[in-house]
Amino acid sequence: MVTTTGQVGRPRSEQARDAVLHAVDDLLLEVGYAAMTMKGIAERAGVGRQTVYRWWSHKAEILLEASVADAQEELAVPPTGSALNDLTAYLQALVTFLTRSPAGVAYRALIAAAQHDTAVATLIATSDVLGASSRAVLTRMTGEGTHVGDLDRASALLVGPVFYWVMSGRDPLRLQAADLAQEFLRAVAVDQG
Amino acid sequence: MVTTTGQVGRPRSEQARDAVLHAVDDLLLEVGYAAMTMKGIAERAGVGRQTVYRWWSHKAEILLEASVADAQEELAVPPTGSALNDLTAYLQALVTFLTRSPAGVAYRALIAAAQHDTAVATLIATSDVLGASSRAVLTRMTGEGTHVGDLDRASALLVGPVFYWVMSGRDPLRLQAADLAQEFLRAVAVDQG
Amino acid sequence: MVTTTGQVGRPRSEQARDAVLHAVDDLLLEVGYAAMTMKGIAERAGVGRQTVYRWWSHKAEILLEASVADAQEELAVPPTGSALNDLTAYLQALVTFLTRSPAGVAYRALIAAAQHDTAVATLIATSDVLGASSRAVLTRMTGEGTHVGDLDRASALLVGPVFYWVMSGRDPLRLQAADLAQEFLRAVAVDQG
Amino acid sequence: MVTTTGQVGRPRSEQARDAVLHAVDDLLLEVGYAAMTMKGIAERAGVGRQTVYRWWSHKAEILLEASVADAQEELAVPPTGSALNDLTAYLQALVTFLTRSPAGVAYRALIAAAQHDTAVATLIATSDVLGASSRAVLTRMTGEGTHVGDLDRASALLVGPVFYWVMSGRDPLRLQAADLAQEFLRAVAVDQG
DNA sequence: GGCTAATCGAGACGGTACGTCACGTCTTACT
DNA sequence: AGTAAGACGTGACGTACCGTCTCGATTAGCC
Repeated sequence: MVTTTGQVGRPRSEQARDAVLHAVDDLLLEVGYAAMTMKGIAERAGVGRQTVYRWWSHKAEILLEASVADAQEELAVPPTGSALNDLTAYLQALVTFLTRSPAGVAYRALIAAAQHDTAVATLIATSDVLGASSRAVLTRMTGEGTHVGDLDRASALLVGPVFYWVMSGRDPLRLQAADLAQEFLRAVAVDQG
Repeated sequence: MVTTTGQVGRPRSEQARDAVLHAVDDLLLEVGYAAMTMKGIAERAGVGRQTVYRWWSHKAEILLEASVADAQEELAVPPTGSALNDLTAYLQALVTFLTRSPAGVAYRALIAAAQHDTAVATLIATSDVLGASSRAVLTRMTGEGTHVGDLDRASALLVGPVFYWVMSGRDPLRLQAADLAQEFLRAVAVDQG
Repeated sequence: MVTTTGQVGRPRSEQARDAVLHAVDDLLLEVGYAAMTMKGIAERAGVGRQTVYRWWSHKAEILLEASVADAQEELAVPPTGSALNDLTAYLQALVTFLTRSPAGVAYRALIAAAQHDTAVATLIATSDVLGASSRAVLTRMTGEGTHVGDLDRASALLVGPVFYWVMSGRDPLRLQAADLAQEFLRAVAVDQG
Repeated sequence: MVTTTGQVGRPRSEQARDAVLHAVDDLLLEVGYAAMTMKGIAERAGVGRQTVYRWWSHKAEILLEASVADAQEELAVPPTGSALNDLTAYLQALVTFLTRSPAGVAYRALIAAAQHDTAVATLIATSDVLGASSRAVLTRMTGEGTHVGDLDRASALLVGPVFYWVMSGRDPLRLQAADLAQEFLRAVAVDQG
């Protein structure tokens, strides 16, 4: 019997893929999202332009592939046993992610691009790192007895203030994670028995 | 006596200015922010390219000048006498502004551009429509006896959830302005005597 | 054994090259040298602007490439066996070339451009059609027994009067090739034994 | 009684006229003819642009007005009593004029512009400095007994070689004025009794 | 070991926007 | 009416990147 893999011709080069993802990571920090071009990515990666276009259609797509894993890791906070402490830790991680992390810079760039590009909007909806990470914390709280009502709305209530604060360019130092966590708990407190 | 007006040379054409601002308004809705070019604006306005560059350095700058007035008007809510009603009305206006209004589309485009353009970030900091309008509501509440603590943090707490919800492409229909207003009041309740 | 062709990337399009050269030929006659622009050439040729700049740096360079072959052909006169007849034929061809031929119009434009553009001056020095063609006639004369001394000075003596006459806008009809040829022979007669 | 000159309104400013002519002189040497612009001339002269356009239509026209006087002076050679010496002196002056003099640079620029601008061609025909100066020398020779036949053709025979030599960018040092003068006399010798 | 086929790099292709410059005209206030 | 100043609409400049295309070279599975 013949083992047919259906794969004919030269296989995709993993080396080229990695080179492109690393090039995007580097370029985002060096020149920023707007100045990052498909041409520049290909040249930086030492890769043909066609090769980039063959596997990704937008620079947003490459950026997403290059940063989601990092983002998820950075936004995962270990359980402390206390809802307030969990929330505070999460909000602190969120602030750090959005303002300091390369993956956070990528995330903000993608959110920005999504405002005038439906394709990007669809793309980031499929890997909603802020929503997923916040829901993870809230779900754990629920499991431990602290209920928050509708998960999506609670997620927005938790993430929104920080998100807005950072996106509108305010100084992140004035954000007080512990206070925000407490206010959040007060806001959703009535939703539970 | 010498009457020196200080006005030398041909004065700026108000007609050209208006034409550019209207062209930007139109183009934003027709082709979107990304596809809107300085060249396109000039041609649409029937104006020389240099004339555009003479008075504005970015398309963001034009867009801001073309939309702030509208934005401010749309986000001003009349006092109802009740804090809860005021907040609810404001949040409803905010949702409508961000999701339906042309000025809101412009605002989202500007926030997006600000993520990778320091010049735009500086620009929108000088005419912070969401911050100003929300602070107006909160200040009025304070005058009527409902205190909210630090105005900027309260503003972020109020605006943030809606802002995040809309910017990350979620369905605005699921947002419930009245519930959000109540949760907000509960969150900040302790800050006051 | 490795067969390295040294050819990397897509090869230059001969079609584009021809289109540009023809466009320049056409435009020179239609709008003249001064009104001929790089943009116009590209559009007329149905070619990208970058493609023109990739292979030529000035319109003069294109014009030269487009006209030298024609110029050389038009200024080559068949031997008649008589020095006087050869010179007369050459001078007649020269007048026709400078006043009637498209290649002559190109040549005059290039000489003009060379007056305020060192790059063009260097360029036309490398393909000096008037000098080369006149020296060809004079060399042939020398081979047939009529010596003219220094070839370059004799060339200037032969070509100069016609060149000056035409370039300063005088009526070419008053130029009498046969008389000029005779005067030339008289002028250089002593230089030989 | 009122002295009516027919002149109404502010008279033309001689100061502005001089400033423009000097600016053109300076700019020609500093940046060359091609890079010399009407805008640049006006700014250098400290004069309004409209003022320049009011009195001259081309930069060639200004250049002509600014340099003809100098050109005529530089090409006028004093009589020596000998035809050969007169011709030699004239040819030497001509070489110096065309290769070293600012007025000569202006003249070459104008001849160049005339090749693709009929207006300039007409203009320089009205003040033909090379023709006039050479005819002056030849006329004086005729008066002293050395006939040269048709004045215009003799002028071209005399001026042409030098003109061609310089315009085609050859090294002027190899031109030998005395030899050229002798060859010229030999060429035209038969035209006279 | 040759064949087929998809990928790789390189780089030219036709487009189009960039931001700047000069054009020649105009509209001010001043002389 | 002439002047300096300077904004106006127009359009070319040379550059950059777009996404596509055509090369030769490479690398796999299949016969």
